[in-house]
Amino acid sequence: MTLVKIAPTDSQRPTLKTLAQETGLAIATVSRALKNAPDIGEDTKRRVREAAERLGYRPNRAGVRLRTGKTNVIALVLSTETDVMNHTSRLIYSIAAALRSTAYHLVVMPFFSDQDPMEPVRYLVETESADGVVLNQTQPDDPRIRYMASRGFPFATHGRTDMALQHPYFDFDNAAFSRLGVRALIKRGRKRLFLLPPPMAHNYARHMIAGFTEEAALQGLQIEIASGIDSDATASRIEEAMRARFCAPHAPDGLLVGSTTAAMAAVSAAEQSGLRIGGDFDLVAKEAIRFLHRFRPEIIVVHEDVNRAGAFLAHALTAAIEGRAPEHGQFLDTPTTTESNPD
Amino acid sequence: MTLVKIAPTDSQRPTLKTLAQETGLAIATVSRALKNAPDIGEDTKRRVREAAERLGYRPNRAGVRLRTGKTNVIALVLSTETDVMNHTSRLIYSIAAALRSTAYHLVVMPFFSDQDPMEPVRYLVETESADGVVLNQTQPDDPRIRYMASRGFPFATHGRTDMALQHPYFDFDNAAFSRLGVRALIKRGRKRLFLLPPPMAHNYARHMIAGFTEEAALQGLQIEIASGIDSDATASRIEEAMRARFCAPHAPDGLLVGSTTAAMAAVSAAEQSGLRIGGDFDLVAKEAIRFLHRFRPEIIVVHEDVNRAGAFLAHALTAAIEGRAPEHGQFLDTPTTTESNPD
DNA sequence: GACGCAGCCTATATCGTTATAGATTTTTCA
DNA sequence: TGAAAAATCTATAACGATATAGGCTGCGTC
Repeated sequence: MTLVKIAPTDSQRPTLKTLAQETGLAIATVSRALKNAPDIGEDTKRRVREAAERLGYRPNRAGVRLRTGKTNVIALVLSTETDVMNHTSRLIYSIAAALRSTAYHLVVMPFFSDQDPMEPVRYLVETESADGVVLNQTQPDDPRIRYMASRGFPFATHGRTDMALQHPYFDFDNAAFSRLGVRALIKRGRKRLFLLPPPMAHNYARHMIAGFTEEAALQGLQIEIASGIDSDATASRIEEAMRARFCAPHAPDGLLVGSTTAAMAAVSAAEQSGLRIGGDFDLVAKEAIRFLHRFRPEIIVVHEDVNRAGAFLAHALTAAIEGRAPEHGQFLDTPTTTESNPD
Repeated sequence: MTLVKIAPTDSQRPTLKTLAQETGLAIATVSRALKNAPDIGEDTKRRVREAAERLGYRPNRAGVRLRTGKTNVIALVLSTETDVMNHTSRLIYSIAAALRSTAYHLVVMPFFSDQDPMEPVRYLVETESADGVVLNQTQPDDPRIRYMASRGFPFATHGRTDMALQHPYFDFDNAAFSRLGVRALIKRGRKRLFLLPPPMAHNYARHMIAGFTEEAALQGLQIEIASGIDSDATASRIEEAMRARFCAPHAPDGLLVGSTTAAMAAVSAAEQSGLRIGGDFDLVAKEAIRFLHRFRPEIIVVHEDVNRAGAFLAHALTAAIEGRAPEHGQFLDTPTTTESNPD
């Protein structure tokens, strides 16, 4: 087969030199005019801008980057290995969408469980391959964040930490989610509540657990928190674990789970054990997409808007990079309603 | 003789200049040594490589890009607006994963329905912001592909076209999917087959329809193809359309759909109409993730491996960029088995 | 011993941009 | 009127890499 080859670089893409020739000015003048420098005359600026417009001038990113160090790149560092249908794709998409009208490109850097989580971050900082980084799945004490902060490298995170550091973040209020869920379950008369939490390494797992235990204590309820399994495990592992739990004594009648996959697996397990949702038990699930209602309309759903997170993080990070004070540097998205079909 | 030097101001990352000072060679020599040029002595090369290794030298991407035009970027142009849980995130992820061990970064460029599909492609080619592009959702006659081919710009596509052009692609054999599905439905005694196809603008919709009609004709069956609705529509719109169809005369008893969302919506609609899957009708669905079996185990699933597509496209494209002949430039992934629980 | 010829290395220009210092013109004002 | 002060603009040198042309050895050959 014939291979597609790189085109000979005889492209007529205009540079500052082209504009200089066109306007009869020096390259430096053209550069400064486009930057709206104070020591360039108004009509010169107009003339230059007009020529730039007419020729479709776009600054060469490599030139800018080499000279100034500015990459015009935002890097998104993701651990997407376990992701099936939750946050990841929405986050990528919403960040890229928010960057569409800016000069920034989005670079996606996945990292893998066989790898030091520091590696991508270190690479980005050391090689100065990005102007800023977005991280997700923050840990209570996160070495990646510690590193970037110590290097003064701009970043924003999806999720908070317990570290005493001020940086842009967007977090879903998982404690509020738990409280909301517990109250919804209580309203349906559920008494034996059960939480399937995210992996404890992630900070938001602690928030979810805290909200769960607090609210249950307030209502004087006994609770149980799954151990040895988390909501990021594979569906079949969750199914197995939940089946075992349902068959054991004092099976729970009110479930709280943090992901779509976990919800599906839990319902499967329950039904295999002869339990009916809405009858024998109820389930509250958090999901980033709107899916579970189509699976079992009886599921009580709390929606997490990841699109909003991406847009927020993109804005906050670019603001931080450019030294603009972001309107709101940090945001806690507190859910207030559950979505469920009335019975 | 040579003194062991302390790395000068270790905050600065090493450049060719650093290596030149370190080895006592000229910058050009260092550059050529690292490129393994034939006119550099063996022990000089060794000395340079050792110094590069020791100081952790990594070429500055901006410098390379400015001088050579090589960006070391692969751009993925995506229309992800309708995507909820199908290909997109897997594609991003698998391409990024395959590029991990290379010098390439993955840049994600989404595009929107309010936008000319040519815009991102034109931007990339004109500004030379990438060494190659991956496209998905190919059309039978795709102007984006025509454009890139005419400019000699390297690209690879997820999906084929009907154009007489040789370029790297990975495609799922949707005609084979249809044939497989039709046979599975016939085996279950279904007689009134119904296809909910993808949008006709996408080339693979035609393959799916062709396989469907061919196999049905071979078996002497009557068929029906949904019109006015496609499998990329929102779940609620699909649900509505299918509900209407189920209530009308001669309701189908064998369904073939091309996406997870469509399958869920179709089952919902059927059940709302009092029809039971496995009893009153059967459903064959194609999905990129393994989800539907947890929804309704009765669904007959054909799995499409998007991870494989991403890995393939990444390899084929980098090979094309670098002028290496790819082992296999084009690949048609033909499904051979359905996944269903035995009844 | 001069010539040619590998073999190995270096000097220089260049990609497109911007920071800096300096050059030129115009204006201001004593 | 002339000198200082603005107001504009330009020349130059980088940023880090590589392509190109050329320079310096030392060796073999006649």
